[in-house]
Order: sequence, then C-alpha cells, then structure tokens
Amino acid sequence: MEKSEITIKDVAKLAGCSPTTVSRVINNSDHPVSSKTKALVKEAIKELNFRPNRIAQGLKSDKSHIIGVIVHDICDSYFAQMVKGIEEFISDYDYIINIYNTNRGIEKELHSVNMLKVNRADAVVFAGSTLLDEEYRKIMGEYVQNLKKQGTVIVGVTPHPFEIVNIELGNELAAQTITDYVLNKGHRKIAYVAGPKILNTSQQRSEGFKKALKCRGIEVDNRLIIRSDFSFEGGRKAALELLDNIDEVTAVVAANDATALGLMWELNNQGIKVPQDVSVVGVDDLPEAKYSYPPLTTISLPVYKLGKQIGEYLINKLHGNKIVDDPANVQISLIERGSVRDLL
Amino acid sequence: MEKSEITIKDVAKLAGCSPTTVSRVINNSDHPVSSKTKALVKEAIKELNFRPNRIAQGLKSDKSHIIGVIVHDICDSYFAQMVKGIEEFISDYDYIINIYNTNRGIEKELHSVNMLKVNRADAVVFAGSTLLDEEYRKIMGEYVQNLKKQGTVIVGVTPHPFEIVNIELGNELAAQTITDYVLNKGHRKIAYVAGPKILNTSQQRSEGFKKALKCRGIEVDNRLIIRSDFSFEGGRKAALELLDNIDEVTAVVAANDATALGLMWELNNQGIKVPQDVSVVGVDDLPEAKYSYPPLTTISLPVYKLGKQIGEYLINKLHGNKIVDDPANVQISLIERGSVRDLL
DNA sequence: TTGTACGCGTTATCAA
DNA sequence: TTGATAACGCGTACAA
Repeated sequence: MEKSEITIKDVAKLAGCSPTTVSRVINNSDHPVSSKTKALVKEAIKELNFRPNRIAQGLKSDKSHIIGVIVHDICDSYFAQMVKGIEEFISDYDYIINIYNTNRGIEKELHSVNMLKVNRADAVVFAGSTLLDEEYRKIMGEYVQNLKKQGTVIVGVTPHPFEIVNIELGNELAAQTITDYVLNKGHRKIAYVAGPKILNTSQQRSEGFKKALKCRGIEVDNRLIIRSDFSFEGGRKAALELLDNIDEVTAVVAANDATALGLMWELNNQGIKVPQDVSVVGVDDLPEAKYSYPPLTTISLPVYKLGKQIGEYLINKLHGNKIVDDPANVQISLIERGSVRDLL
Repeated sequence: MEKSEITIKDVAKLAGCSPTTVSRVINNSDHPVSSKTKALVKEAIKELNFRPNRIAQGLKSDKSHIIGVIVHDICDSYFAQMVKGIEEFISDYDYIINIYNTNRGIEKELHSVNMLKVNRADAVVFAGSTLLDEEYRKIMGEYVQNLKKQGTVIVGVTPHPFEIVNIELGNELAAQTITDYVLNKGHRKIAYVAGPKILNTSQQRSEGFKKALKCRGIEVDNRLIIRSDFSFEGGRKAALELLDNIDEVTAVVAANDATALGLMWELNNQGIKVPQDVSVVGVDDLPEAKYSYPPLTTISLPVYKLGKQIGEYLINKLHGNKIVDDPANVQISLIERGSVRDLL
C-alpha cells in the first residue's frame, strides 16, 4: 500500500533513533539531545519531507490550532475586512481560520458554536453584533460557558451578553458623533434609518443618534425613523419610504454605510440631489464609501486593523503570555467627504 | 480536576455498556445493537450532552472534515460570494471551512497548501485563478500531487495546471461576449483595461477581448491596452492613464467589474460622462455593479451559485457517491444596463 | 543523552 | 447481541 503517510517513526528509523527523540527535536524540547543526533534527525526530516500530523498532535494536546470566526455575512466588507485582518495575523503562527456565515440566523449561530466545540477550536471570535433574542441568549450562554470550560479563548466584537472579552466598537459614540456633525452643519430636521431590530449594534447606534438630538434639546420625531436592515438594498427601500416626508427633511443619518449608499443611490434615482436637496451620512467607512456620488461623509471604524489586533490578542493568549492587554478599543474618526450640505 | 471532557467512556459507564457499543450507536453502525441498549445509550448521550471528539475521530479515520478554500482576497465580493456559497452548502453536512487569504502571493499560497496538508484537509478549493509563475507551478505541482495521494479532493476554479478538477468559468468567452456587445453597438475604437499579469484569468480575458476584435477584422491597438490589477483603485489609475488618448476612444472594456467601477468613477470625476462621452463595460456582475452611475453593463458570472455547486460536488465526492458529475460549468449571461451608448 | 511504555478518544477487528 | 483489544500519530513520564 502506498497510502501510508510519513510518520515520526519513519523519521526515527531513518535517523537511527527513537520516535521520542524525533519528537523532542521537532518541538525544540528542553530535554537534551546531542547535536549529532539532532542533525541526523533534521536530515531525515528534510529527506522524507516530514511534517507532523496536526490531528495527532491535537488529540494529544487537546488543541486544534483552529480559530473560529462567526460572521453575519462574509459578503459584507465590514466582516470581510475583519476576517482578513485576523487571518493575516494568525497564519504567521500556523493557526487556521474556520469561518461560519450565519446570515444573522439563530440556528446557524448555534450550529457554528457546536461545530467549534466538537472540533476543539482553540479560540472563537464573534465578529458580529449579538442577536437580541431571549431564547438565543439562554442557550448560547450555556454553549459559551461550555467552550470556556474547555479553555477556548473567546472574543466578541461589540458587547455580547456572555462572559467573554468584549471589544467596544464605540457604536453609540459613532452614531452620536456623526449626528452631531450634521447638527453642526445647521440641520435640524433629520431622519434616521436604523439597522435590523435583532442586532445589538442597531440599538446602540440608534441610541447614539437620539442622544445627539437630545443634547441639543431636539425632539425625536418617530415618523422620521425608518427600520432597515444594514444593506444597500435596504437603504434603497428606506429612501422610497422616506419619499413622503422628504420635503421636511434636510438630512438623513443612516445606521451604516451600506444603507447610506443605497439610500443615496435611490435618492439620486428619484431625482433628489445629495447633498443639495438632502444630506446623507453613514457609519463604518467602507472601502466603497469614498467612491459614491457624492463621496460619503461617515465615521471610520477600522475593522481591518481591529482584525489584526484581535489576531495578536489571540496569539498572545494562546501562547500563554501572561501580560496581555485586551485588544485596544478601536479609535473612531470622522471622515468628512461630500455628502453633507452646510446650512450655515 | 474539572477539566475532563465527556467521552465515549463516560457515556458507556452511564448506559451500562461498553464504549464499543456507544460508538456503534453514534455511527448508526450496521452491527446489531439491541433496541433496549440503544435507547439506554441515547438516553445517556442526551443526559451528558455528549458529542464525539472530532479530533479523535479524525486521527482514527484520517479525515478532518475540513474543507480548505484558498482565495486571493476575501474582501473582493467575487470571492466572498463563492466562499459563502460553499460554506452554506457544506455546513449542512457538518464540514467546516478553512480559508486562506493569499493576496496573490506565492509564499502564502504555498503556506496555505502546507497547512491544509498537515491538518489533513478532506478537500481543497482553489477559488482564484492560478499564478503564472514557473517556480510556483513546479513546487505547487508537487504539493498538489502530495495532497492527492492523501486522498484530498481538489477543485480549481478556472484552469489550473495541476491534475485536479478544473471548473471552466468561461473567462475568455465572457470577455469576448461583452466586447462583441460593444462592437454591436457600433463602437470601433475600444480600449481595454487588463488584469494583473500574474493571473491566468487576466490572460484568458485579454484573449477574449482580442478575439472579438479579430473576428471583425479590427486591429488591436496596443496603446489602448492598459495593465491594471482587478481593483477599484486600479480602475481609477487606468482612467488617468487613458486620459491622453480618451478622445479617440468611444468605449472601454474593463477586465472585471471592480476595475470598470473605478474607471467610471474617475472618468466621472474628470468630467467625462459615461456613456455619453465614452462607454464602459466590465465582467463579473458584482452586486455593486447595478448601483453605479450609470449602472454597469456586464457579464454575469454567478459565483455564489458556483460556490453551492462546488459544495455539492465536494460532499458527493467525500461521501463516496460514485456517480458524480463534475461541477457544472457556470452559465454566463449578458447583463445589459446603462453604461453603453448605442452609436448606430 | 537516549529509549520504553502509555495514553489522548475513537473505531475496526476479532472473539465470545 | 456484546465487549475486549489494538491501533491511528504523537508527546510525556519514567527508566536506563
């Protein structure tokens, strides 16, 4: 049979020593090995092109080198960028990325965590906002507890209601800041296009919007708050809904860039000029935001960089480095482009 | 110590039988098990919330349930969509996706394959075009052979010079078709913005463009062929390069949508109207292509669907279904929108 | 400095 | 119908 893969034994045989010695060489063990045999072993490894079987190592160590990343939608560049950042960092340390695309579905999210458990993932990243569902939280809470007991390192981006390292993305502050900017430009009748109800992020950003208004003593007009779904298509629909009240509105704050982009597109499609007729802003600073007509004024949430930071944090944790700061909270910043008209 | 995970032994103990029996129940073995003990075992499994350790199963079976997907850039929606399609299909069968982001780098691609080998991936998908580099091909060829010997199922999207299942994406045909469309609208002075030299896909699409011209007996003007990199930013730069000769050109064929979008943006930025002054087309039909100004006429390459098909193919192969067709070649189609002016 | 023996959790083989 | 045993490939006490 030619199906036999090369194992530590083959190396040992060729090097004329025991498998134990080979193992020691592979792992740079503290245990002394004479430089002579070490050379022999290395020779044999090269000769046979031997690479230790990770599965076997995993069974022994109860570590898989798998880092699970759960995203709502990998086609959303917000998540794609974060995944890219994580992957680029951790691959240098021979960890591997295992992604799950949940489409914000509760079932799929639970399934993902289950898979990560049975595959003994070393770490898990909840890249997206948590789902606001009681049943989900209860079950997921147990699963997460279970993972933690296994020693899995868990990180959540934006607050999750589990006892894990939560990275504050400044969602509320972001929405407040961009709304404030719009207010500073003299706008007072401002519509808001919210994200999906089930996401925590939506709620936080809505809060930020309302807070900004309240600080100025401006009443929140619920007729001007539209529920959407964080997508380009959703933004388009929101624009259509907004059409009835568009005359009394001078600006629209969208809960994220994808929505803002869709909104602008449809507004333009309807013959309404941005920013001449109505101003539009978003949150996220997606790569495509600077290429819209007009370029979108927004808040930068550097998720690619955050991905790298998460990767670094995980590696430190997994390597047992004791002095490890939690991943630094991301610095948001206002990106002023051309989608807001100055009313002053 | 409370670190002990629940194993098959714990279940056996609780059910009052041997681990062997438990294993038989888990795997629905042909080997007979009395319905009484079967019930007992199932009871115990539920009671203890037991799930077999995949790593241990993997060591035994030399299968990991890992499907590796190597992409050039996960932030490119072309790849994101494909990954999504694959993931959605295979996750129903409890396989897991392991992605690698190579940025078209040779080193990283080799590293990826290495990782997939040592982790005993059951299948590997080369989601992107192959790299046109002799050294790379030689080394990668060996690696791929090696994987195949292990029994890894390997699929390549667009032809790869390895003995694997290659899915023809109709790149040449796509470029030829869209160019033909432009010709049919009466355009004769047509510029072409090519993809990166190192990608096979680039070459194929370039061929398609040239073929379309040749079929009409039109000379290819090398001054009007611009090298770019398949990105939005690259498209912008290409527009700038094109500025010198823009007067003699009535249409531009971009090798992909991202490029076309960047091109249109910069053209518009420079005060050149699309399609009034110059027409622009792309290839891919990215989600964002229908939202540009004007909406982009392009060729649809349904990569999300292709991802699903690949997933299905892999599952069939991995489950040992004998009668398995290779993944159907994707049906391309012309998407006529508003970026081409009719000169006739 | 080297090697032997065992175990990680599971399953295939064989015996009962 | 059930179970004891060995083995997957590796790493680690322990012994030499």
